[in-house]
Amino acid sequence: MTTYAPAEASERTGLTLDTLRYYERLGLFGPVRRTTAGRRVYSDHDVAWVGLLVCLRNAGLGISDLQRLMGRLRDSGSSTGVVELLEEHRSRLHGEIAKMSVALDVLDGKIAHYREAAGQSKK
Amino acid sequence: MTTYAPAEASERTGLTLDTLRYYERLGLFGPVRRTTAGRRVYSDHDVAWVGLLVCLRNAGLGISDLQRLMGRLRDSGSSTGVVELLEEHRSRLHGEIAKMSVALDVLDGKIAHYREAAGQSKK
DNA sequence: CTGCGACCTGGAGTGCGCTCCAGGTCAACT
DNA sequence: AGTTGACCTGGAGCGCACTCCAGGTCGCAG
Repeated sequence: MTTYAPAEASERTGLTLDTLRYYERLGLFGPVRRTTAGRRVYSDHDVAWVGLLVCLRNAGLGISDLQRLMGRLRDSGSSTGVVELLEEHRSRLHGEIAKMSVALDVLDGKIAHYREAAGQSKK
Repeated sequence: MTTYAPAEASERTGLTLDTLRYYERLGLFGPVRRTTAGRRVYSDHDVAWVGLLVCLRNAGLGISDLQRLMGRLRDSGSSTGVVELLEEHRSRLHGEIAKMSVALDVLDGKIAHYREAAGQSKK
């Protein structure tokens, strides 16, 4: 099993060392193995997991959402609640996209409007 | 020209009184007319304008983006820069949506994964 | 043995976008 | 005249998600 020093884990996940530690502190992943000297040794499992975290954050989930999710996954093999949680966020995500699309349309309208206005000298 | 008391403007825009005042302070719209006693009287032009602001915020534009936009619109009839600004954000918005779609796909994958896992007792 | 750089910790600081508050004014109702 | 209640101001406070920092430890190269 491949392992990574902090710097490399940072590079692979795209998160800073600080953020990596921050996420670990919050229990979003880990606990991460340590050397006898106390230095972190990330497994590729850790790195993959963080990849998922990043993805979910991109999807607009907040830290507390992720914590809840981790809670579900940790205690019990109750993967059951997890599916609902994810699906809930899936639909939320759809809503977000819809909202953005509306904004996009309005934006298009405004662009057309101002482009037209630019043709004439004044309003 | 219809006018609105603060409470009604709040209702129509969906923003709180505080947020309305906040946006005004930042110069995102206005200046709003006042009664002799100093109370705000919003015009329907104000309200419509705030509607656009809300929409742009939904689209993910930050306060500073909006300020820059207002700057362009205020000084000069240079509606020119405005179009570019909006188009830039339009493409940014597309990017966001794309990113979210990716997250959505990953989410779907995970849901499938956990749903399957729920079928068996353990990993 | 001395540097040096990567890493450690706990905690303070940052930027954003509001949100709340105290203390005051004003208009209308009873 | 008194009592609401909507509104005013300037400024403090908040929640989120980091981000930075001081002060210290470790391991290796020279």
